[in-house]
Amino acid sequence: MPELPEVEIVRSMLERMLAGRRLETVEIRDERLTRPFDPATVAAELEGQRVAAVGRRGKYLVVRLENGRALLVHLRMTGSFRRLEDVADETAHVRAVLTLDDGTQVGYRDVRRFGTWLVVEPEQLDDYLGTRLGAEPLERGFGPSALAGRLANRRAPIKAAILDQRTVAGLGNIYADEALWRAQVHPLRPARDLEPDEVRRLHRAIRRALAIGIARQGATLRDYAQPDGRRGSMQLEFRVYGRGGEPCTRCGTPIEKTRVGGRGTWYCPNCQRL
DNA sequence: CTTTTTCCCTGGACGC
DNA sequence: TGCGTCCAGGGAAAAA
Repeated sequence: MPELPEVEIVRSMLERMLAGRRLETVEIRDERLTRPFDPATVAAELEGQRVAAVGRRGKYLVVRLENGRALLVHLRMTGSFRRLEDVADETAHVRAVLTLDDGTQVGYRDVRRFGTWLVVEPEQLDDYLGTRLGAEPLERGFGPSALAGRLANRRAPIKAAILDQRTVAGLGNIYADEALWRAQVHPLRPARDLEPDEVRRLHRAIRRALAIGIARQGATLRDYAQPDGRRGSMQLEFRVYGRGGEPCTRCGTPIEKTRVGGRGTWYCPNCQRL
């Protein structure tokens, strides 16, 4: 399930494949991909355009075209890009295919079909992302006081609060659990009850967990892989996610599993007190 | 305004 | 072997 680190790895590889290239043909095979817009219209908007750069904002990929428009891709649960010649045996669930002017073909796969492709006008881009996303956690604008401000007066569990993309952009279920463990904050603590020192630890922990994820090329569980098919290794670094019953690496207490906001949630009952 | 719930979608795991 | 059930979960939308 791609979160900020996984999307960042995809971004860097997609940038290498697409930047400066012209999209010769764009074949959209699944009409759900561009909902609520017509796939043929979206394909026509992309075909013939040259890619200026590939950026990222939160978990969105921003494929910037030279004409100023941008293709916003959200991978949701199982979306992935693959250079087709690298993975000839993985052609199932290909929902779209880009053919570039250098002859390469880039496939977009998505088993569960939650992912979305949206073309936005230049003047729409900042508004679209700005209304949905808070600060970029690895940039300067995200400091401890910025996080504190977003948590003030919120009685929701801290885990639900940091999964809210307007609090901070890019955390998903895995990195939320990992960050809370690193900060030694219980996932069910009401957000507004965190002490200033806890907010500082959480701020640091969020950045640390995400940075390690990027350094490990993301986590590969079921579906995520890099565009060349290689797998990340962050799953080997998990402290709590998916480790129910295993000893905490800090204190040895068995990791427990619960549910927060409908999401599976792992934590150390000794290191993370309510 | 905030918070919670429902829905979308597929395949893998599991029980019988 | 096959069938039913549960689970994974990001975000939009509706409900509370």
